[in-house]
Amino acid sequence: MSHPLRRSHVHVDAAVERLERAILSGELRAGARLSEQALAKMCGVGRGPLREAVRTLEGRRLVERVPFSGVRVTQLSIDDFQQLLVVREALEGIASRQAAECMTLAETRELRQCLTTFAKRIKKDGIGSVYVDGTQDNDFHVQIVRGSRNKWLEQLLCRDLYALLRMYRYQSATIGGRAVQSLQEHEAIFSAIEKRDPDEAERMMRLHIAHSRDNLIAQMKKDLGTGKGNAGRARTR
Amino acid sequence: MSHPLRRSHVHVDAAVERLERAILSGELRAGARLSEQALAKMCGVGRGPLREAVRTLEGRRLVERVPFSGVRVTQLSIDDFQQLLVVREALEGIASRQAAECMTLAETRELRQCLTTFAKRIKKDGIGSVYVDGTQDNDFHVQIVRGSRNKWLEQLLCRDLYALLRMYRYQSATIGGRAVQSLQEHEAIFSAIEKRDPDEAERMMRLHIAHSRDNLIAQMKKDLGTGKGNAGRARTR
DNA sequence: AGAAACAAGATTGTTGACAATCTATCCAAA
DNA sequence: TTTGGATAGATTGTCAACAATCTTGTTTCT
Repeated sequence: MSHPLRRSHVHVDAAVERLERAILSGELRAGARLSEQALAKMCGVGRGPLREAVRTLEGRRLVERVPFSGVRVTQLSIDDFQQLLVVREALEGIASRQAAECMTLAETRELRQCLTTFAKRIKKDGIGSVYVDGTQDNDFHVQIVRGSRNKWLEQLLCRDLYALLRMYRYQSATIGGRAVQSLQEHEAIFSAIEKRDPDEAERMMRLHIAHSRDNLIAQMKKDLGTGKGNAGRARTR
Repeated sequence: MSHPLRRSHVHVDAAVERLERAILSGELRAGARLSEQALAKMCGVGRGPLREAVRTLEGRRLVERVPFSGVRVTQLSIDDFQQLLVVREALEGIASRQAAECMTLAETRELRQCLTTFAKRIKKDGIGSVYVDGTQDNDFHVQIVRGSRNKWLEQLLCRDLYALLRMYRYQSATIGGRAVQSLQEHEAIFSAIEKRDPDEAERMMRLHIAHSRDNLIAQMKKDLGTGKGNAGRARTR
């Protein structure tokens, strides 16, 4: 009973959470240069804990540090983003394989439930509304990752990689025709996991992510031309 | 000309390097509980920079932090180790695939050179001597990872994952019959990359790592029985 | 006018001291 | 003898001040 009730007694953890939210929500824009004092004030902590929080976020690649100059929110180029999705394909592919081997029956049932509520929302509210926040999509993928029973995979994906991807608010590109195709691909993945077929589970997941990636990159390159790109372009100085 | 000559003007970076060396060399044993003051003295820095260094290493999973209790060097169970090698299979597999697509001719030539000097050393000094330090083996894998032209893969593998694996001084298990087989597998990987065959490059790399993994785990489980296990077993309290 | 050098201001890097928390030892009571 | 609590010591978490470094605006020389 060391920690009475409060979530984090520790200022550093509070600062990490606060900063992460600020970055992912866009409150701190990508590429923005950050002053320690301002951030400390924003988080309500001193500069010491704040610096530790920044080191933590640096490890998750959410910010970059330049000695004697300051920290800035990581700004991903389209190329960075594509390479990141390649890593995601590999990791979620193996996660899906492991999930097909390790998931319990209860977990597969929950996964199926995730799919059906998914399909229901499409039929009820139309196609566009499903992916607006991406939570449903995330749930499906997260459940599979957890089913892999691999703590490294879970941390790498859920904590590090997903956060980085969210910096681009990439759901937008999934709206439209991809939603239906995406659902079908999800069903194929689930089917393979339910059948306990690791090879197919991995293949289907990789196919799904590769499709999604190609779609996203194409969309982003188009957006870039029309100036619709929303990866906050901030002045560097 | 901001930084005259010295490597890292910054105490934190120096402390990170010093601590990482200490952990990987075994100077700080796995599971050992660490006092900030002692570490600060050891690195020749104050407690402030040291704490930031510890946060950095925590991000790389080399140490674990328990609030108000201290930090301890990460102690990997055999299960952790196996799961880590599953992640490695996925990441190096995709790296090998990308390398087959992206490597320049100069790089493939260098890779071949790495293989030939490899084979020479086996013929000259016998089988056992090749893998004693594992540098040759590392070179081969590192060159492929760099050839993937993917900065996330490179950082994840070369900076984070390899360091974690080295905590177990796992080379020992590669001595003996595996050395020859390992060389043959390397040649198969190289051949696929040279042929610019991504599918086969990935398949061969994954096969290689899976073989190596099964061999290592078997060896470790055997060592555990005979008390030869060398993952420093330190008292927790 | 343009470029280089200098100085003032602001920001980062570091240190030491202070407060909050945990751990281990000792003592008393059942 | 064992169990429980209380106290002292050590350790972690935090803060505020100081030194080192960078940035910016001004000045001066060509």
